[in-house]
Amino acid sequence: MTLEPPTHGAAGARIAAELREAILTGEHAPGTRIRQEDLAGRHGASRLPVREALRMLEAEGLVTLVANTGAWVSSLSLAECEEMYQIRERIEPLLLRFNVPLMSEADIDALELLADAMERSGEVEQFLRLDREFHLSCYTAAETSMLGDMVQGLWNRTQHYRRAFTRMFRSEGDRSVHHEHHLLVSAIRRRDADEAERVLAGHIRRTRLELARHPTVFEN
Amino acid sequence: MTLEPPTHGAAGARIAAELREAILTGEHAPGTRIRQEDLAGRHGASRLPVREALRMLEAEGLVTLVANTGAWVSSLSLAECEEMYQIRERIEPLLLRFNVPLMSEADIDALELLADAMERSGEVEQFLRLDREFHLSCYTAAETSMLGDMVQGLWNRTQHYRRAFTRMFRSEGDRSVHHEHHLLVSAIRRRDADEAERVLAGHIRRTRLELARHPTVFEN
DNA sequence: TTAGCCGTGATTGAATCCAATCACAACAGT
DNA sequence: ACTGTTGTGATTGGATTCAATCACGGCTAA
Repeated sequence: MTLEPPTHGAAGARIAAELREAILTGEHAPGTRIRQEDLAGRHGASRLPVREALRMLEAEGLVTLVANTGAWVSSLSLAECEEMYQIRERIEPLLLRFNVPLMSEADIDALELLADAMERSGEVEQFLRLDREFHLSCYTAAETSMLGDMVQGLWNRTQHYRRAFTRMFRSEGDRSVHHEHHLLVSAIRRRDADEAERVLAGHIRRTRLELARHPTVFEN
Repeated sequence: MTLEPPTHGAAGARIAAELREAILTGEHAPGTRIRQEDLAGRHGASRLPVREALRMLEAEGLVTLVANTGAWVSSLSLAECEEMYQIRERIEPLLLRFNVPLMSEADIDALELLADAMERSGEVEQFLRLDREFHLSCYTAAETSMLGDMVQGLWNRTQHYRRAFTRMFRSEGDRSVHHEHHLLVSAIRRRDADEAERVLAGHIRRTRLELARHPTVFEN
């Protein structure tokens, strides 16, 4: 009969979730200092659960902690970001392979709708949101124990730079992204895991090379 | 003039390191309950840094925390372990590729000595130690920002089951492991990254299939 | 003018104390 | 005999408090 969800034992996780969201939406840019007392005050808690939240986000790579000094929103160099894309290029196809036989036709229809919506999206934030949802929706059918979390973590860590790149350099004329998305949906619909893997790996690879061509995204 | 290394700000990390070691050596088996006060007393600290240490190990996957209930050494099911091996199969070859052009001849000589020593090792713990050192030594030349840590984390999480498998089923007559190790050294020496990737992926894959053939390792 | 030094303030790290939660066992009812 | 319930003890979660550390300013001296 406890209508109140037990707020005991989840304070750290709740604070972590809100801070994570603030970082992903761009509210807190990389390099921003995070003061423990600020967070504590903002959430009406003490500094102790705040430190737990910071530990969690540090483990996710979103926050960088320095002993006796403080916490900052993590920054990435171009080299680090390329490394993450190369990891994605290897493991996302594997995760996709797990999903291909498990997705329902309705799942695939929804995927195709997302790909269509992206083609019509003019605004940056909407584009980013749809792109993220499209790709992560390719991975929700398989119940993996850690691969799904790993992939989502890689998306989270690179989120800010994807936004910066899109804002600065996205050319409306570039159709190949949408083309690849539709190729991917088509391969999934045919349940052709090998082809789906190839298309996805190529898609990520092309994105990485495109990003590497614009190192100014990572300056400061 | 501080001869004392600043013990401030590192208590959690130190406790985490010792607990990690205790888990990896098999001193604490999966499923073992970890009481915060025990750890605190054993390390002469309060429960607060212990909780930080547990958070760190939880992030590494070595410890499982349940709110308001306690902490246990993480267990793996066969399916989870297979998933980790499949991830390793994809990302370790990538990490190896980064290393192949950077390893010195001396590095490669040391690697070959390790492979030789493994062939002569009769005792399980020594075999495990040499095997771990052999593989991780393939990855120390490249300074990656996170790929190296990911791989090490996967080795750590599966360490206990590698030990259990080796204890129960290792047949002295199986030469293919050593054969593959020497093939790997040879490919590295020729700086043939493609071949090295292939050999390593096959090696991990073969190990996974072998493991899947003995599900009793994961019972209890 | 500039480089090095030192003191102060701000911020984090850790210990103790109290409250909330859960596991377990004894008990009562069927 | 078995199942559902309730109470107690053990254990974890969080707040407050104090100690250690670091960043940053002004100051002195070359």
